[in-house]
Amino acid sequence: MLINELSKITGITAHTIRFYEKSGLIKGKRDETVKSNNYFHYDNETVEKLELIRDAKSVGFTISEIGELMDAWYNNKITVEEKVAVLDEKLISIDERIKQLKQMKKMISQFKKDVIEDNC
Amino acid sequence: MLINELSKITGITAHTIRFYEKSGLIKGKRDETVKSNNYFHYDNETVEKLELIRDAKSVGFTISEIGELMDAWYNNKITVEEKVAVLDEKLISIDERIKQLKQMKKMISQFKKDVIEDNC
DNA sequence: TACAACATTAGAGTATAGTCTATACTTGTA
DNA sequence: TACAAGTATAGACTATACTCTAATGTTGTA
Repeated sequence: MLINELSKITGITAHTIRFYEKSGLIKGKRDETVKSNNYFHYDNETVEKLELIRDAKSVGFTISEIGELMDAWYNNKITVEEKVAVLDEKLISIDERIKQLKQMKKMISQFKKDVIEDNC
Repeated sequence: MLINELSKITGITAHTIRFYEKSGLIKGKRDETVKSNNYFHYDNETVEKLELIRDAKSVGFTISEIGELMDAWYNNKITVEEKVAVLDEKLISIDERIKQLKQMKKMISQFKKDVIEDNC
């Protein structure tokens, strides 16, 4: 599929898709048999990747972290050990974030209680 | 205390403290009795606020979200109801983030399992 | 009193992550 | 075949959150 269809399927603008392409997160293929244009072609794996990018972004991963994650996910040039190392690192950072969020939740809940009690 | 001491206590640079001051997150007081300089004075509440800023930033709150939170926390011009509304909103967004992080964790864990199984 | 250390403001610079514009070429449909 | 819609690239622009520089003035200690 071409960029417009990819954009429609994922809900991510063509501009942003091109930005991800430049950032190395996704990779379209050019059809060598067609000489008249230079269009990029994308497959269903790219759709999957864009969905992964969206999910990873929503939990606060940066583009470069997402790049590492996608390398572990899709790049077969790195070893199983290397993949597992990256995945473990991400799992640890997720646990850390959950811990911090729970702490912040506790703090805000306590403060909410204080606000209500002190003022009624 | 002056900005340098505040910086040493919190570990946040004077530059960044001034940036937070400009952003409206903290507010130093000028000593009206001193005419020779224009120095800002900070109290222990500011130390507390800077620690709150650091915690809130680490869980992904933006400066403007932190501003709202600090208003609920320290500003006595808004009503209890308004404070509770802001706090509830933040609690909901924290729950949402925790949920997303857990989903991502599940995904990565599953993928880790697949990587190990497929390659051994 | 010299001078290092500290303070202020304005504004420039950086990094991240887009977002948009301009230019130019290609494709598909009335 | 005209022309609207799609595609590519380069580069400008935006927002957020700092980070740093320059210019200038103040304070405290040897």
